[in-house]
Amino acid sequence: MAQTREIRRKTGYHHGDLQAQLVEATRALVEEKGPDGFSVSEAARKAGVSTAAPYRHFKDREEMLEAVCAEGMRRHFAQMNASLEGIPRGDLRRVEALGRVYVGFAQREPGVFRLIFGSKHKGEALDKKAGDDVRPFELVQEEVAAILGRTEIDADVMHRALLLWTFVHGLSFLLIDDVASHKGLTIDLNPILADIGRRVFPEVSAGS
Amino acid sequence: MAQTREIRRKTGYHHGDLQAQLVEATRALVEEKGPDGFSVSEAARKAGVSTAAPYRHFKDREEMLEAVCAEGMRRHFAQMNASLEGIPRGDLRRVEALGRVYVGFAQREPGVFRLIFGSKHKGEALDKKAGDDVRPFELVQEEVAAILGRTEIDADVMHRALLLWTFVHGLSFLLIDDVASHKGLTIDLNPILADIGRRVFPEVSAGS
DNA sequence: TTACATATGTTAGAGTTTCTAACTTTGACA
DNA sequence: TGTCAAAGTTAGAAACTCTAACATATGTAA
Repeated sequence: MAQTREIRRKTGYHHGDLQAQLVEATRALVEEKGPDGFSVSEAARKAGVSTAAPYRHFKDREEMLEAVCAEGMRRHFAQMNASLEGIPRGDLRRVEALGRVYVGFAQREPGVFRLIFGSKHKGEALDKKAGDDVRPFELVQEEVAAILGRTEIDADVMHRALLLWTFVHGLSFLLIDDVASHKGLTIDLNPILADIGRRVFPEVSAGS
Repeated sequence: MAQTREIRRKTGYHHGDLQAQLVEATRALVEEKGPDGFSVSEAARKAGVSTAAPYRHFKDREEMLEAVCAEGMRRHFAQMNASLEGIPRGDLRRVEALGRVYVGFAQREPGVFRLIFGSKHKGEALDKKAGDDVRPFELVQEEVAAILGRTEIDADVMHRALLLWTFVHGLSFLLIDDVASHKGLTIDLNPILADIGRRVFPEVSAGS
């Protein structure tokens, strides 16, 4: 029974797990050559099948990239959740941790990050594909509310959450494009995140 | 004499101004179909020449896109400069105006904006291609220094300029990806820019 | 004015890519 | 055990990038 699911690969013909392996090959290629350097043919070769095989699992090239997006978004969200571990609720360091993970993901996987954001993929459809429980922005909102000692997501909470998101989003792009370094700037992640926390929550961080 | 430069087009063979027209065709296509939807062939057709003609003016596809980048960066920078017109030096509204133009460019030309930033083009080489006088970040730094009443670009000035840049950069991406609207968020540009101004320059905007 | 070099077009074509069609193999299950 | 659907295959059309070889205009120098 475990066998039926796991060990059916390599009969010579039927592959066993091609869909997942194609997603992984696509992810690797996107990372290696950038989102537009990717080709279906190359992913197929990487997975050891004919160039037509992917079309049994994906409508077209675009759908393969969307699968990588969805998988990336789930991973991204999981990392965000994990980063909160061990920091008490309501602590400013929780949003700093979220920011660190957000930017860190962009740095570790710039190709996927750009695929998820810098593109024409309709956001709504992608959100659905990633899963209903993947809601990074709502996570930030909850943390903001907790820091302010509120239970409701009011307009002020949403506004501050948007400021934080906008900021780490921009920072991610600047870092992966390496746009700052050759302008004589060094971007030091931790201090800058702490500074943003202070500016977005001045009433909380008065004494530090 | 004016003739020699201007009206030499349409001899049937020699086109007269193909290079510039190809850049414009490429720009339009990038805007229409996104940076990866662009094809050299289509740009050639749009300009009314054979599909091989572009290669007389550009090494390859990539170089055509770079030309569009460089031209876009010059336009972007020109708009930033123009936006300062009529606002007294040292006024907070000057950096707000810069931010408005930055985001506005992204909204009016999302394709070119993404081409300039969200891509693997080596920033340094592109900066050079755009021209030595195109220095948007230095412009922001000068404005920040003026607001603080300083003449020197010290570490604090650079830090605040980076905050501003990061923020409008992130805001631009969120807006053109329309990532906010379907999360129940409306982004109102002017108020949010004013708010950022206050948070980055708390000592200047104490009384407002 | 003519002649030539050069810049800037053209056509032809090789190699790659996306995607479809038609055929083949395999595994599941009635 | 026989049949069907799922998931492979090969073949090929249409598009794209880029090169090579050829053609034509333009500007300059004799």
